[in-house]
Amino acid sequence: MHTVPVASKRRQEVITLRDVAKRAGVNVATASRALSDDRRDLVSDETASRVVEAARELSYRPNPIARGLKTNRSYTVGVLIPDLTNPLYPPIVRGIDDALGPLGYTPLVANTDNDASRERMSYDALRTRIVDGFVIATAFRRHPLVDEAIAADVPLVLVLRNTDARNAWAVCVDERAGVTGAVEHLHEQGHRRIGHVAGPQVMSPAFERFLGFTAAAAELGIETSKELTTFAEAFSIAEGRRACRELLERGAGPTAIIAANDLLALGCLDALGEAGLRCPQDVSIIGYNDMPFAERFMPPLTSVRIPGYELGLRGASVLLDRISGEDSTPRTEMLSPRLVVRASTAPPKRTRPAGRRRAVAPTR
Amino acid sequence: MHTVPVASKRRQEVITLRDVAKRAGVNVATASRALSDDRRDLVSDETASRVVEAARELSYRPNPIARGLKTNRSYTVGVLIPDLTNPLYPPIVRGIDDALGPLGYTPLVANTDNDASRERMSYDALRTRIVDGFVIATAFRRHPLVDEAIAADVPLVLVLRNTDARNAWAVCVDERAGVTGAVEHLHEQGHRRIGHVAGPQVMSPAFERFLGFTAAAAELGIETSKELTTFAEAFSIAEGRRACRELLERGAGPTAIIAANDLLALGCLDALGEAGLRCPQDVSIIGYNDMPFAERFMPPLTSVRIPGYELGLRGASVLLDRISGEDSTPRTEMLSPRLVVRASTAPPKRTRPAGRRRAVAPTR
DNA sequence: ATGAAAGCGCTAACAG
DNA sequence: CTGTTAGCGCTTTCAT
Repeated sequence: MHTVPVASKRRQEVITLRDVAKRAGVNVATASRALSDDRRDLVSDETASRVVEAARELSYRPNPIARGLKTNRSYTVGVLIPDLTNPLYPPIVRGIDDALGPLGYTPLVANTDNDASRERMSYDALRTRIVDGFVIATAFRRHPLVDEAIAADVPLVLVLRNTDARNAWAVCVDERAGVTGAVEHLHEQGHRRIGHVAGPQVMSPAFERFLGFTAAAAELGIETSKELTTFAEAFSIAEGRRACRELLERGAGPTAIIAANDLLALGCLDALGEAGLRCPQDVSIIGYNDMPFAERFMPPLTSVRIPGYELGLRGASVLLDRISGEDSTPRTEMLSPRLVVRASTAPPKRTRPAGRRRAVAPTR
Repeated sequence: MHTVPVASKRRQEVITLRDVAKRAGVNVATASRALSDDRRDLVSDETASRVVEAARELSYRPNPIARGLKTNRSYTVGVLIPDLTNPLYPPIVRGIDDALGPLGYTPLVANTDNDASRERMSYDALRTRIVDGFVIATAFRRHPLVDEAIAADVPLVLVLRNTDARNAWAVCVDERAGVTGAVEHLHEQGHRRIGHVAGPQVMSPAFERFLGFTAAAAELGIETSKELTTFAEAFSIAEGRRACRELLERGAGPTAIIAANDLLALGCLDALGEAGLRCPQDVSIIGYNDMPFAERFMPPLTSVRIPGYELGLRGASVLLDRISGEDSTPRTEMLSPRLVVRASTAPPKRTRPAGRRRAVAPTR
């Protein structure tokens, strides 16, 4: 005794355009026209409504696979995300989702793990599925895959990654403005010796933030000796801690530190604690990204907020423009970040907090 | 002067099976067989390797769209997620991803916003795209869409949601074990009056945790009067705060509280602070889910960790088994959570912390 | 073991 | 306006 094979069970339920056409008493081509948005006017109103009616009655669902085979369009777009478990990305994906859905597009999201070979595999798998384009949220400044895709004229938009490629489409964040805001905030509070725990310079945002820091400090006439910047080799708590420790050991005595990202900031907090320094009393800290629950940390973290959702929304929207050919000149959109002030920043004490230069007497 | 239309530009690059066949000097049918895993043996080794060689030389990529049209399979599975920005879900998606990828399946992830109509739309959109099955991570105990899909025999597996539906496939967490662990931990530390801030009972995990709490307390002979449980109407900080405030105002004087989720626990912390109580000195708190950075909160939160990644991994894997027909009897897998002890729990003081019953003298 | 031919469900080109 | 006729790229009979 055998059960009915699944295939045959499904088969009988599928309503095809042919069924609709038959019921409406027209040819499949006519039915196809009546049901399509941009070809409806090739059909008389009377027939069209009869077809639509028939489709409704049969609760017909067009098969996008078949359509795609013919039109070479799939109404899907590939989304390459370095790491979905990084709280930075879900809002971006959400934005992409929200921009795509209403227009009948479906995102195919792939985690690349920040790993070139995994990324390549995902990219190939998606191209093979005939996605109409890509939203790529990789942060690397040099990126062969992206270069190749751009050269091959694959419709794509870069998100969260500044680029100077002449023919790249991108939606990114004005990192320099973000850092400038952070530096100005500290400056207004009276800080004059501001350190920077920079991120890995192979990543576009890290690089931009470093440049921004240097520029902003110079602008405000703040000392920016090399002594005051250290580089983390990854956006991680451990690296933030290491880099901050290095910064403190140099004895340059920063009264505030801008970290290139919240995880680095968390690491800085750890390093400060180990050195017996308190935040914000001894040293102020500013993070970057304003990750969820930053307000719950010890102390609540001042951070530069990135408009993740809007980034995704705009990115997908730009891609759609490009795919539909409405817009054909490469463009880069720049969104503005915003400083969210919390308790990890405060005016500096009058004395030098860290090591050396104990010459100055404490003021009371 | 016109630029070349995109369509024609793409066209020329696409290598089709016909090209491979031509180059290998065989018929497309033969080429198709040679390239397919389960039909290769219908072809002589000699021809097969010639075809494979030709495919490699042309770097041929089969078009899954065309294949799907014929086979009525798409090698995609729909993934319904309530909210990707909730840190609970990314690991699950990641797990699903990792289980699917190696087998050539692609997940189509849709955010449902915990909203029935959005969910319906996503579901329809995905079915229409001929997904081979669904992984559904909704938490609601009653769920018409799921019932309908199960009735329609759509291959699906529920993840993170216990169910007693006879023919449902599911991978879920042993919530009762999780709560029991939490209660036992508190009991061992000497707590005897343990409160519970329960989650919305329409959600399966919230409901299970509540049942688990009652059962575990009874088992250990701990008082479980209704007085010691309050219900939050959502898994949010605000509701946790409200429910905890309510609990404290009753004056039952719990020395510890188990919250049905970390956000509720955070709300409890807030309510405690407002009431002038300290955690863990006056009242211990245990959360649930062990969300990222729970160790960074004030105080670092003791929490029950859910194996999100494994949940996704197993869920997708079970779905694949089911799709391929390898396994045809509905089954539910149960994964175990694990208590992560941090600083929000400590032995109770000897005195009653909250209001009433001041009769007992402080011991020193 | 291989080829020829017929579609999968749809859209596009061409007639009428 | 509408019907006829070809396919899109692939798999699957059915012959051979």
